[in-house]
Amino acid sequence: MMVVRIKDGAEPVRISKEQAAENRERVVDAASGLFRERGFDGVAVAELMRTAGFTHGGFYNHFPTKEALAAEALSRAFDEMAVVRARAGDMPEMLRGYLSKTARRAPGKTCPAAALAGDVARQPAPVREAFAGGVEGMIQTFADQIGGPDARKRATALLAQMVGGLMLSRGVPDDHPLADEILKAALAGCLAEVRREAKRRA
Amino acid sequence: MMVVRIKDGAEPVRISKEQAAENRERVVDAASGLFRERGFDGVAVAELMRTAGFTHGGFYNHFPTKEALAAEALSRAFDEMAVVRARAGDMPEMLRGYLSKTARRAPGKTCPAAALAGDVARQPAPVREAFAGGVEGMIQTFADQIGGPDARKRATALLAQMVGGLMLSRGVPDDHPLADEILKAALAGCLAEVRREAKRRA
DNA sequence: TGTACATCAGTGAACGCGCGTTCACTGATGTAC
DNA sequence: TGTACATCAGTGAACGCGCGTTCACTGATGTAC
Repeated sequence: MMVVRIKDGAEPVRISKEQAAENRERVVDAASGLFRERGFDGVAVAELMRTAGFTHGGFYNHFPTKEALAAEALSRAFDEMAVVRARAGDMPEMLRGYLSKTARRAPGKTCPAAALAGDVARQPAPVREAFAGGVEGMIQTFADQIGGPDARKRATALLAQMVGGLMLSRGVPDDHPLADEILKAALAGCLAEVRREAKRRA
Repeated sequence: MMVVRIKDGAEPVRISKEQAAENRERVVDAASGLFRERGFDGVAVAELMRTAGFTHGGFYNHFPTKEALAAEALSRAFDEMAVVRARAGDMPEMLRGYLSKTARRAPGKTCPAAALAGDVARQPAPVREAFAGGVEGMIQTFADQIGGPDARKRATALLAQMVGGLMLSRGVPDDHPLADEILKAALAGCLAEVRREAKRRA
């Protein structure tokens, strides 16, 4: 990520095609984080563009509508998660990170399924399709890790418990006892499931 | 629920104190369903009042802000669920209803935790406290049904899997294979957990 | 290789719309005497 | 029990604001010759 357009003067600047493509990426990246933090309707187009380093008017040179960006930013967020998952170690380690206080406090940098599942259900088709694609990817990754018969079914049930645990914990006030209690209980449930499967394999 | 103010004329009507209190309940009830269907920001005050049978101006005779109604409507929604849960039979039957296609299609009439967890995380304190109260109630009810040591922890993990399963299924497009697959996998996971516990007790 | 010009990414003002909230008003309720 | 009047739930117009989107404009890019 190379920032080129540092300018505080007023005159408009002009930029090459590659620069324009890179600028577009900056907008999608900004949206990927901001949408997870505040929801699709919680971030204005002007703020997205400002965060990426631009003024709002240029938005429609890159995207036909805000909704189109929402779909693309959601896919981008799932892609970022895939990278993180690839770097993670085994399943228990991944689960401990997913259902952690740190993750609870950082929706903009963690799982888009947990951050946006509620919003997505009320969004138009393109956004929901992007969501389905991301969820499918997560299920496949987990199923590969789990292995054995029913791997896909178990992976899906596991994902439900992860997402539900994180979302419930985030809904409760930050200082409420339930905030931690839910994370711990969901983590215990997920770890037990993973452990049962490992035992079955041995 | 008795509708009294049927009128299509234009003259203002006047009403007793009991009538006013009953009208207030009508607004909370309407909000309880509409917020679950479309989210807090997806329903305008004017629409809430229209659904309850009034014009928007009177709203502030009953509630200081829209946010105050949100908190109250959320509590009301959890109360309605408690009634439904009390009518339900054993845990497996409850789970089959919770993670059903019917429930998936009726967010306005089913679990507020699943319908609003995403929204609530971005709402101010009063709404989140109402959410915590409702979730606490669900956990206690399930823990009573489950029984044994760790009942509360198991109930919490179970709730996470229920809520996550329903929310993920709702995020995916209606006709996508994942919509059903997620419901089935989450249900299987929940039923297995409940079955394990029953076996342990025997 | 050099020149002329169409393109198009980015700017910032402006548009129309829907929203939460306010307000002057109405007239039956319900209380003070 | 009857009368006078303050209260207050509901009405509908109006407010100010923020939003998504549009538009005329700028000037370097990059292409046609």
